[in-house]
Amino acid sequence: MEGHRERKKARTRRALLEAAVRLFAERGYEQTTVADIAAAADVAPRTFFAYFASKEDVLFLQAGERERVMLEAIAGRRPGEPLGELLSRMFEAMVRSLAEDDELGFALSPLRARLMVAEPALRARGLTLMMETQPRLARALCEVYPGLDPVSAGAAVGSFMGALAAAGMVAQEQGGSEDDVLAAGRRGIEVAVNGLASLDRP
Amino acid sequence: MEGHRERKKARTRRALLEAAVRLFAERGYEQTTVADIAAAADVAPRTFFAYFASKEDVLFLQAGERERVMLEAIAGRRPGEPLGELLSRMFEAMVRSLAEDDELGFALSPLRARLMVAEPALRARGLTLMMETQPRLARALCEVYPGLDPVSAGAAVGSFMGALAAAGMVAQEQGGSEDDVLAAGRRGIEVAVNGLASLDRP
DNA sequence: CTGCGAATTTGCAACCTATGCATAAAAGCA
DNA sequence: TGCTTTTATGCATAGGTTGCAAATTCGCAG
Repeated sequence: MEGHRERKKARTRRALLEAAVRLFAERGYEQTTVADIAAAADVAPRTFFAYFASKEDVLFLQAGERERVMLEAIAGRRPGEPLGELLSRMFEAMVRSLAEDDELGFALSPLRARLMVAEPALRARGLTLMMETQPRLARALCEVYPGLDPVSAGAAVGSFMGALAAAGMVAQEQGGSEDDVLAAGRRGIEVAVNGLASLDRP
Repeated sequence: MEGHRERKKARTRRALLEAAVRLFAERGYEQTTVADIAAAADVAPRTFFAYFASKEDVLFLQAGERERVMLEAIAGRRPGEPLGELLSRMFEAMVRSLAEDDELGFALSPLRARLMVAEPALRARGLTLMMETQPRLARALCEVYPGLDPVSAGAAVGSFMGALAAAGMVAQEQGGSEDDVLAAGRRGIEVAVNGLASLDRP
């Protein structure tokens, strides 16, 4: 928070962010154009792209941070810690960080979750980000679990993320609260860790 | 294959398809515009959209058919068949159908696989299609496995698909052959069925 | 306070995908 | 040949995105 310049820049960024989030929440994602956002933030449309790489990016700001947290969790594997426990710890760390670094007073995560079930474009973006993180997580896993081959590591991460995302989506679609979605995510992890075979004998 | 009309329509469609696939393979997906494809097929750009809903759709023609095959496999659950076995059967049925109904002499699947690791837009499309299929597969699972709750069913499908996709991607990125990718997919299924916990004790 | 250099903002043009609408071209049929 | 139904095309438009250059603003030194 240095000079006037930085402050003004931060203010512009925040104005764009708030305008976008508000408009997305009010009219939906597709119904909001970049021009609308810029107008609401009182800047030229072109300026929007000086702050955000794309319209979608506004909703996925913390993606990098989340990946960092996950990689950190993996790197911090405790001696002899089973894979399932490590990944569960990773998930909880991610949830915690998600609650913290919400750049806005109003949380971005619930809105994103809501919009992701409604707007295909956003679902696609979220899935893409997830998919792009997976190889890096898998590589990190290979490092702390010597003897784990790359394909199995990839499968592990994919299974974990897939179960997590799918279970969360079901809960979200059933109109569950934020806590319901979280609980569903944990259940998804359980299924992935214990294996689908475990579902045959409840 | 009736009159002149149907034949000509089929020829136009095929011309567009072949042009698109050829150009995608030659220059890449992003570098090929719809106008290019239309020009190569010797029709007006506008005509492309009379045959395909979008540029991406050219590469995902069999998506509907694949889902049908998977739903069929689930519906054909044998008495007492464990979940893991059913899903493995489902996967094999899908692979078989994929090899059959390739609309072209040159297979679409390998190209799609190759492009999906290279072009984010296509990865997103593939993931979206997969994600949209999941709830229907989960619902089908619930029907043949009474006692399976929706969230667990969703988790099961997500875990399965996630592991499959991620493992396949790893193999694809490592420059594996089509068979390598297939083998990796099977390995992914194994991991999902037995659970991540099983990776701790090899 | 003045002016210079750097960062920021903006306008403009362009490209691409996609859609709606109206019209032209073609094919089937009487 | 003429009429009807498809099919193909052209035109206009919307919206996201980028490159480029001009204009504006800011920070700082003189």
